[in-house]
Amino acid sequence: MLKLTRKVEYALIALRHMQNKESRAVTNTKEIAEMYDIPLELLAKTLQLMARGGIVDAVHGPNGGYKIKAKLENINMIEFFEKIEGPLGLMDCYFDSDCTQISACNIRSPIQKINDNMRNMFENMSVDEITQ
Amino acid sequence: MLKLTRKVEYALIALRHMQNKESRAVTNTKEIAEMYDIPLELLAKTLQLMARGGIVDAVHGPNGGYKIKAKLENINMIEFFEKIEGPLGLMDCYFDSDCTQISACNIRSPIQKINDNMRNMFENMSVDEITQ
DNA sequence: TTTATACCCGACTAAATTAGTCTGAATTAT
DNA sequence: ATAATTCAGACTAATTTAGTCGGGTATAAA
Ligand code: FES
Ligand code: FES
Repeated sequence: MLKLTRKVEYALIALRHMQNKESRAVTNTKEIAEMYDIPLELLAKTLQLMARGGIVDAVHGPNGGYKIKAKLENINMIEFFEKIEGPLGLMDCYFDSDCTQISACNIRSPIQKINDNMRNMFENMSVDEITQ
Repeated sequence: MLKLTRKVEYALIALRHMQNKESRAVTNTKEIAEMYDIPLELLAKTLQLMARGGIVDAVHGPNGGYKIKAKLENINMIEFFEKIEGPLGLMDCYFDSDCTQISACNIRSPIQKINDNMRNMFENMSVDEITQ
């Protein structure tokens, strides 16, 4: 409960790794997978998600790889999490309206408040704070 | 990712329900299960966890049930979560030292910082804030 | 223009976690 | 005694997360 997924961890590791290189440099998946002992295919998927999300740029072909595209200080953690894992909420009822409990639930609004607090906390934190 | 479990939700629902009664009153599992449409056995287990954790008192026998024991304003959400679900952390490496990544991980300390932030947030929030 | 390298994508399987069930006991008011 | 209730733990089912596989596309360089 309340844990980050591996995909998120792998994404952060990859970003931090790339951030320590000069901005022109391109890093391929294999390099990161080996260095941090991450399953190659899974890391690949994670990098692809970041590419789709505009966080990194993909360079195809030999000597290809990825490089950081976005300004990491402008991406907050909620955006980041949601790009990788999809909608985020403490309870399903936050984004999925057909949670069974919903009709009888007596704690819905306090839970929403906590949820907002949590989102706020992560929104006020940039990816850069973690990777730099 | 970053979701509460049903057991936690059920526990909060039960507490809020009991809090709306006079302090002498005893509430049995069935009453709550029916009112909020919660699987009886699962709610039973949850209430047992709260009894073990000293949050509620159990009254055995016919007309038995539970009543709130602890001062809910003195129990913070981390204590509460951990009584019901066990140790809590954003990543396993927070409480379980043999996470494989740990040796190579380049984001360990920033992740710990976020984890502390999250714990702080929940520690500064009492159960009472949700159930009252 | 061929080849090898690297990204792309979705379907698939495996593992772990969470949710829920069942069975049988212990406690106690009536 | 009996019935109502909590207690305990093993069990199964469902869901989510983690990881794998196969077959593509793009492109640099020989
Ligand atoms: S239904 Fe969303 S908190 Fe209960
Ligand atoms: S090993 Fe704990 S954050 Fe990477």
